[in-house]
Amino acid sequence: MGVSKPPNVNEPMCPSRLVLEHVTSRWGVLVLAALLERSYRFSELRRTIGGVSEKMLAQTLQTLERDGFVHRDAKPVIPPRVDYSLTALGEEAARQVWELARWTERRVQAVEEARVRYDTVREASQ
Amino acid sequence: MGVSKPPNVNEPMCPSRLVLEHVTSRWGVLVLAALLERSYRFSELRRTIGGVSEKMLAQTLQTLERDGFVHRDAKPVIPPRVDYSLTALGEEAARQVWELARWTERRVQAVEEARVRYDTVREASQ
DNA sequence: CTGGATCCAATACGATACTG
DNA sequence: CAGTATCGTATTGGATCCAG
Repeated sequence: MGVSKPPNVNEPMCPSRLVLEHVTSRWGVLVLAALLERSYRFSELRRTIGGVSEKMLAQTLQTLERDGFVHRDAKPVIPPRVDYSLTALGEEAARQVWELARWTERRVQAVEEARVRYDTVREASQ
Repeated sequence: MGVSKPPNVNEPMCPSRLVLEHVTSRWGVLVLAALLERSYRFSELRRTIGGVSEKMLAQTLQTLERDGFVHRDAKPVIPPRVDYSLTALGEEAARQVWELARWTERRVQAVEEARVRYDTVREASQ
């Protein structure tokens, strides 16, 4: 197999595992993928992603901002306007998760077929 | 930017979002990355990953097996011996998450520096 | 050894109401 | 508009015990 050593994320709570969990988190993936296309305002991003609550979006954005993936640009105007965009680091991460998201879309049918096989086999034997 | 359209995982509960959540789940990522290196037995995998409970490992493996990513080979011997390995589909997924894991490791220091900056700025202003 | 079953704690999440 | 605060629920995850 053409791979070298597996990453040593395999220690209980090493820092990189934490980072990995942030970028692969339920909403983290979707935020990064969306921001790869362009920058978004808060509500705009919320509508684009769909199904995310204000609370979780805010929380996700804060985590990603703290990790240095997302840049938050709050303009001092009324009504408030805040733009979110990717940093250089964030763009690297986003490209990875975006590839993963694309791959998932391409293969989702194969997965569904696998599930049918799995379920029918199990169902038959009980 | 060199990207086309973002994946339409951006609908509340589309099937591909589900699949994405499985492969990016906390333990899913680590299981796939580990199995990319070679096949593992249950306890062996548990030790290798570290910090995962029996319950969660079993659950993760079942999900990945149902999705067609993992092949489960239960040998009818006593004591029981079960080997887990990747299917072709699983290997594709594993390569993606493995790249992500590697990237995370390479960049973990940049993230930690970003966090320090974020925290010191916030701390100074309150 | 491989897991299923059960119980319990932590926390992820969503809905709503509220503020600058 | 862009969040924060609070609450209640749902899900996740771990520990333990048990069976084949």
